[in-house]
Amino acid sequence: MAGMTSTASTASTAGPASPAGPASPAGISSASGPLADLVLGWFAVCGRDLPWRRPLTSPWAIMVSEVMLQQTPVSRVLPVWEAWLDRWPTPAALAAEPAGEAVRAWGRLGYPRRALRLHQAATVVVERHDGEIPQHLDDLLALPGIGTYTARAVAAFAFRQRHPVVDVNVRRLFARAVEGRADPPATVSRRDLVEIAELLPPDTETAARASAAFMELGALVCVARAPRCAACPLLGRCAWVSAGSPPSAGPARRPQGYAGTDRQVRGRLLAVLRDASPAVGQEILDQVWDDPVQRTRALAGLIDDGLVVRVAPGVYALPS
DNA sequence: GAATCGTGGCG
DNA sequence: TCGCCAAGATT
Repeated sequence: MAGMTSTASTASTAGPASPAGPASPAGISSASGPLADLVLGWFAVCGRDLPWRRPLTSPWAIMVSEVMLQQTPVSRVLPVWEAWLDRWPTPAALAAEPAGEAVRAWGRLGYPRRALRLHQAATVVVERHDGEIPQHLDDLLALPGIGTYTARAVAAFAFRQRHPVVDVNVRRLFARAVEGRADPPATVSRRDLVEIAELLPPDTETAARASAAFMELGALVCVARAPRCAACPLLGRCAWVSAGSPPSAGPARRPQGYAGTDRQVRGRLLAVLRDASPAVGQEILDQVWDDPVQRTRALAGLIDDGLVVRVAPGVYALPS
């Protein structure tokens, strides 16, 4: 049962029968078999050819992609990822440059603290792991900016280990297909993690690919807003569909908008600093926002985060 | 557990 | 037009 990975024709166990019974609450679908096979078969045909999924992609390149993809669409990551790795093909290459260069190269991906932490992570990798991305989950988790999702993603996708890789796509897919609920849980319970792990095939390489396949299905078909169930390989055994596709419990209230927030001011300030080198004067920064109180608070926040440094009275720059 | 932290595309 | 949404981490 190690090599059930062949791309085409996994329809053996697919059975059009679909006994229509998986609506039971604790429906822990058999064990580690059919569901993953169905998704793997779909993935082989419909999965995107993303560059970080290609063979021979380095663990560093995969880790960079995972960090960039946090809360950021693939289409926006692609060009930045290419340029980033062209410039810094290894952690040592990045660690050798000022952190500000990482922030600048980050461009408009958003959440620029990720760039700072990636630079910090590269430094740790050089100093404590001989320049190689560590393979153990605990070592990955210890890196700045690497949380539970990203650590497992790197372990699985770069080192082909068998770990449940649970992002929002997998949470949503699991909530619907297995639990019959429209919305993913806010957080992943220990038990959900175990159950998702049990869906993975035993073979580690196949398990790693299955994790990518789950995420892909959630990203392309089992999407949040208008799921394309007609194109889903799990249509015949989806608990949510079997239950009549009950609507979501309403949108989780949005904390706040973006316009007018400190976040927007920080974004504007940093945009000026990215495009200006090496430094800019106070009067330039003063033009990005009218309210001096909020502007000052935002700049102080950026400095506090280490994204900006004051190089002289009234003169600011990206960190070195 | 809730709040915070960017940005841009899309229905 | 505007709210929702996109491979989370940190505090």
